[in-house]
Amino acid sequence: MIPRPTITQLAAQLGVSPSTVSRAFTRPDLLRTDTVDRVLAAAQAVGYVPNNHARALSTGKAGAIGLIVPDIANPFFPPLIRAAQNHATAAGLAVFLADSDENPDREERLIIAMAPQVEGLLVVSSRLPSSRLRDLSGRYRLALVNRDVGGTFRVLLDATSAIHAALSHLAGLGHTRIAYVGGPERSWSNRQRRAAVEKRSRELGLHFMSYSAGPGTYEAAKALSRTVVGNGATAVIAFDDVLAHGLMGGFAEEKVDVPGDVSIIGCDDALATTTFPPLSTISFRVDEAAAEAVHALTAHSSPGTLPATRVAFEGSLVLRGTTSTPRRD
Amino acid sequence: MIPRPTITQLAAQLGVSPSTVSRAFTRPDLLRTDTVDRVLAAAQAVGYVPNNHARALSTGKAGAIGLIVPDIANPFFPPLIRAAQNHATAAGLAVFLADSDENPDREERLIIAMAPQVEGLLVVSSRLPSSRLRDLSGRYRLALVNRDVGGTFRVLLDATSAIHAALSHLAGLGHTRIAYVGGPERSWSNRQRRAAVEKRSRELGLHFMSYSAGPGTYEAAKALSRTVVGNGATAVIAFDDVLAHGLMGGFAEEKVDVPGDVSIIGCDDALATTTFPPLSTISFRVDEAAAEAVHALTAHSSPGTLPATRVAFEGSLVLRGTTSTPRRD
DNA sequence: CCTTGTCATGCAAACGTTTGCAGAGAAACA
DNA sequence: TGTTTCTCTGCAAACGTTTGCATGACAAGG
Repeated sequence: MIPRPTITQLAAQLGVSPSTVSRAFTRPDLLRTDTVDRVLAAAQAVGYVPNNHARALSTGKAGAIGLIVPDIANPFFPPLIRAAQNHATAAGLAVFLADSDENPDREERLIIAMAPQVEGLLVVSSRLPSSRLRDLSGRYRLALVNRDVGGTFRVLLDATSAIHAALSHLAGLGHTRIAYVGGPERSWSNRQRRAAVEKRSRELGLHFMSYSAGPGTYEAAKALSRTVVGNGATAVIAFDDVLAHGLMGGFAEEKVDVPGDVSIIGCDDALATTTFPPLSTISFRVDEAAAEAVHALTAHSSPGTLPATRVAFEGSLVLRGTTSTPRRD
Repeated sequence: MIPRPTITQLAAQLGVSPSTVSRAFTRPDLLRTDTVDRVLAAAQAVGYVPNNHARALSTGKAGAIGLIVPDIANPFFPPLIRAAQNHATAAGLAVFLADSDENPDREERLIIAMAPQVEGLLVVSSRLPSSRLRDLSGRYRLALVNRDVGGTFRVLLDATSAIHAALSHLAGLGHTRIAYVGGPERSWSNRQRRAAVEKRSRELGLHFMSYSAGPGTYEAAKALSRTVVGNGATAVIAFDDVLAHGLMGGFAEEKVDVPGDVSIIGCDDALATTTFPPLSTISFRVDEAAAEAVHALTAHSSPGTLPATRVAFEGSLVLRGTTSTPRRD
C-alpha cells in the first residue's frame, strides 16, 4: 500500500497541468483526444484512481447514496438491495448500507447521520411514525420505499389488486373462512394488506379473521398455525412469504395438509419455489421499484428535497401449489 | 435541505476560531470544558454535522470500510453483513456494500474501485484465484473471510472437525454410503468441505460419492436429488443449507422420506429451523468471525497492508431432525 | 496581413476540515 | 517581582480535486 498517486503527481510526470488530468477524467470532450489518451494511459500505468473525498469536497456531490432497511436477513430485502445497488452503480454512485434492526430510534439516528454524507437516502419499509418521516423528508433527500406518507417521495409496492384477485380465486374455489396473518405492526405494507383482505372478504361475503405474528418471524407464524386452523379457516393469506412458510412449517408438524386442509397465499415472492409444495404468492417488480427510487435520488433536477410524488407498482398473483378446493367435512 | 452549516460559520457565530470548533469534536480534552459545551450546544442548535469528505481529505482516513460478497441473496451472508456492520459502527465506521454476483472479474473491479476509498475491504467468500488475491492483498488492505490464501490476512470458518463429527455420527447410526453435494467450484469452503467429507469417509471405511450442484442454487440441488438416492446414498452432506434444502424439496416431491429414507446434513446454519423436518447442520460463530476481520481492518497499528495472519473458527455440529438410522431394505 | 473566432490548456481559488506551531495569559515557583 | 511552566486558543498550511477565467496558438474570413 504505497501512498497512491495524486492528480498533481500524474500531471507533473506528464508535463501538463493538474486541470488537464482532471478534465481527462471528467470532461474529456474539452481536450484533444490524444491528450486524453496519454493521460489515461499514464493513469493506468501508475495506478491512479481519483480521490473520491477530494472530488466530493470540491463538487459538493457525495458520489454515494444510502440505503436503510429494517432487517437485512429478511429475504424480501436482499433482491431489493441488489437492484438498488445495480442502478446506483449504473449512475456512478456507491451504496452505503445500514440495518435499522426494526428499531425506529435507530432508524432515525441512521437517517440523520447518513443523510448529510450522501446524495440521498433510500428508506425501505420504514418503521418510523408518519409525522417523523414527513419531517425528515423535509430536511433531507429521502425516497421512501414501501411506505405511503403524504408530502414525501415514495414508491409503493401495492398488493391491493393482487389481494383482490387472490380472494376472488379462493372464493371461486369455495373457501368461505379466510384468515389474515399479519407481520410487524409498524409496517405500512402490513396494514395495507390486512385492510385489503378484510375489505375484499366483506365484499365477497367471506368470514374474515385477523391474526398477528408479532415480530413477523417464521417462528411466530409457526406458533400461530394451530390457532388459525383451530378457528376454522380454510384459507390463509400471510403478510409475507416468511410467515406463510412458518405456517406451513406448523401445519406440517400438525399433519395439516397444504393445500388439502388449508390453502395458503404468501406475499413478496421472496422464497421462489423453495417450499414444498411451492408457495402461491404475490409477486412485485422489485427491480423497477428500486430503479424508480434510485433514479429519483440521482435526478438532480431538484437540488433540494424530493418532490412529493407517489409511485405505485401493482403486485400480481402467482399461483403455485398451495391453493386448492377446501376439503368438505 | 438548506446548505448545511460549516465549521467556519459556526466559529464566526460563536466568536471563536474554526480550530476550536474542530477540536470540540475531535480533541475536546484540549479545550476548556465550558468552551466545548458552548460549541456543542451551538452545533446542536444550528444542526451542524461535520463534513465527512473534508475530514477524510484532511486526515487521510476514510471513515468507512467496504464489504464485498458474492451474492447477497444467499442467506448465509446477511447475518455476516449485519455483524460486520455492527462492529464497524462500533468503531465509528460506515460500510460500503457491494455484490460481485459470483463474478470474479466484477469482484476484482470492485476491489480496485473501492479499496482506495476506504480504510480496508472485507472480501467474503471470494471467487478470485488465489494468485490474484495474494497480489491484491499486497496492494490494498484486504481481510479475506472464508478463503485460505497464504500471505494474506484471512479469517476462516473451518468445517473440518464438525464434518468429522457429522460422519462419525452417521457411521454410528449405521450409514455406509455417503454423498457430498457441492456448491460453487470457485468457493474455497466447497473444496474444503468436499475434501473433509472424502477424507473422513475413507478413514471410517464409508463409501463416498461426490456431486456438484453447479451454481449452488436451490433448484440445482433439487434437480440432483433423484440421482443422489438413485445411486444408493443413505446420507448426504450438502455444501450449505440452501443445497440441503433443495435436496429436501426434491425428496419431498419424490416421496423420499427424510430422515427415514435418507439423512441430510447441511452447513452454515443459515435456515435455522425453517425447514421441515428441521435441518441438521453445521453452525459457525459468524459474528465473532466478522468481528475479527473488522477489527483487523480498523486496527491501524499496521499502516500499510494487513499482516499475513490466519484465524480459524471451528464450526460445530447441530443435530436437529434430518438424521436417523438408515432404513434396512 | 489583420481581425475574429475556436480550441486546448494553464492558473489559481475554492470546497470544509485537521493539525503543527506559536502566542497570550495565568499559575506556579523561586 | 521575575522567570518558568502550563493551559487554552488562534493562525495558516495542507489534503486532492474541480472549475471559472484567462491565455496562447492556430485557422478562417475579410
